[in-house]
Amino acid sequence: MQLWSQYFIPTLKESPADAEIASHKLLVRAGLVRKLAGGLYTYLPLGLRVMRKITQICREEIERGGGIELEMPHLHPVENWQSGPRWAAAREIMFRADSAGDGQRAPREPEFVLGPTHEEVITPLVQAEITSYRDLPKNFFQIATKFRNEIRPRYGLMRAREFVMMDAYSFDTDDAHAVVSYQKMKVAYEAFFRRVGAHAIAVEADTGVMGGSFSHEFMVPADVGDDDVIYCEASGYAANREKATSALVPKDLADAAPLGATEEFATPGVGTIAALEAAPYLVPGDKQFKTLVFMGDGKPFLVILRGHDELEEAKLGALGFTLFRPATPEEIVSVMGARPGSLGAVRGTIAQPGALAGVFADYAIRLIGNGVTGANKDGFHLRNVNVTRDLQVTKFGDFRRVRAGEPDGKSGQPLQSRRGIEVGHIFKLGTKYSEKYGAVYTDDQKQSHPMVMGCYGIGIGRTLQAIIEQSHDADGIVWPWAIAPFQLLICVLDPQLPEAMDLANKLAAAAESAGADVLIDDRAERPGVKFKDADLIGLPLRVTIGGKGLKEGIVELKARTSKNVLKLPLAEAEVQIAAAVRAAAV
RNA sequence: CGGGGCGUAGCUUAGCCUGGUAGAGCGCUUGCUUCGGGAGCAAGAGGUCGCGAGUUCGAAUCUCGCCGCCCCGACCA
Repeated sequence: MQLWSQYFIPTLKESPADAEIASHKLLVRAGLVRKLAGGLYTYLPLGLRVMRKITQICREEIERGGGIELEMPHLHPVENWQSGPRWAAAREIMFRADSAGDGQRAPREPEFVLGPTHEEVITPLVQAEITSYRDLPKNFFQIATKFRNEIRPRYGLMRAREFVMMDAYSFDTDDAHAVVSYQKMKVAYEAFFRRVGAHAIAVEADTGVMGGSFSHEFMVPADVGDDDVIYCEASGYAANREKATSALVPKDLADAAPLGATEEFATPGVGTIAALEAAPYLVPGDKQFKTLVFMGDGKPFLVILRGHDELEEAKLGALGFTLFRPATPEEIVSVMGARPGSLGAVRGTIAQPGALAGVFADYAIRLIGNGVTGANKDGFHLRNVNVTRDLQVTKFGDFRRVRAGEPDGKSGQPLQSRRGIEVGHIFKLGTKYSEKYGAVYTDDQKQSHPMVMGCYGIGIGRTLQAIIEQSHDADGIVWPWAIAPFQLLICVLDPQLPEAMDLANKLAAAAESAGADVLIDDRAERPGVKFKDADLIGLPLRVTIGGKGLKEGIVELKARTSKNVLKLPLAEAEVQIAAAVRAAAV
């Protein structure tokens, strides 16, 4: 039981200027967090209570799914990362932790980084400690602070530089067992999100820098989310847009015939898809080949798409480059012989075809017959270009971004899209890390094999904020019971009356023994202030004790989600409140 | 990192264009009245106008540099 007057809940009438979205405003206004700097927040007492409750539920569910809790250092020797498989890709988001020096001499060389995640620590640990199939499977997890130098922290806890994450790492003897571990975590995640009151859905996801073989993201649908979820209600398909596919393009379609003779034509000053669509050329965008030049690990490669299709850069990850980026105009001219706007992949027109690491074409270009593409000569294009006959394609793949409205692969129904907040991610990693760090075990035939890994993350703070985002109204937060900082607010309108406070204490004791955390608002504030604050901090149940009610012999009970006020006779108040607590707690 | 915007009291902000005594609301302190949905009146405290240079008799205001923050893009739990 806490007395508001003795506690610390600094509520605000107005939202801070830097808060943009509802959940961020409410986090600050309800006195849950305060900002130290961009992406760095202090959890105030109320916020900390919520974090602890979410953390505890997370711990229980991950343990139920086979997880074993441990805790690793936040400071990592940089060598752990340098010897790992993704140092080049990950270093950009990592904070270095070098000595601040004495202000006189140059600081010592940096030796540590602040951990953005822990594959680079757990895998060497397991490598050293586990050598036998008898000790597998194992799934280690921790709930700890992570550090990432986000390119752009924003929206309060949603994308912070320092944040609390549950991270788990599974180690199995083979692929089939790794899938079992993965499924157990998926079940644990579903239980966790259900218990904390977050309506999260599992969607297929891109593996990104993690480099796993498959993965799911857990998304809370919200307009302020950073991700697009593509889904089909009829088939149940759901995927992050980065990964989503549609049935737009049959994968075995041959060239659309009949083939015309390829010819060059002058297009002075025309350098865009739109310009070729306009008069006098009148070439529809879906009859054009769009040729993009990228640099992958230092070598140029081409990506060909239909004119109207957009490249989904995440899908280029499948090509196996460690690092890739769009080529600069200078690089493009030296490889292709022309500037962007006149590029194409027709055999014999590329200036330095031998320099290319590959030409990767989206399946959808097979829908084009007698199309148009750049001639690799500034101001010229080619018409009657056909895929198989004319283009120098190394490999076809799915590289285009799916749009809502395209047919779903299973049901054929139009795909829909929705914004979502990514609150959790599970990856089946494979042996990428175990091979690199030598995490191998010996099987019952005395054979040595790399362990098959999975890794799993839940953003605790992000989950907290996502719940506020999907559970609030015009007056404030509406906490789900399981994670509310307190579950019952006893609002004492006349705390100067000893009988009012005596009653409050009695009711608090009854509610606590029924399983509620109780906050008593004993502040010498006006009723209006107390009610506004009560709605703002959003505890699920509120009991109001007023001088007026005491004369009538009643107290009032109200749920945050309802407008109805229940008048309880004093004689029944303890029993009824305890019953309400038990009813809400299930 | 690219593009845009903003830094004035604990919070929200006016003033800046057109240089001349730094203002308001909320919050805070004291008193009186009030007291079931962010009270009224009165009196008060609280500001290196982000930092540093420059222009000027004089800079919150104009110029330059730096720092911080916010929004849009790439990244992510």
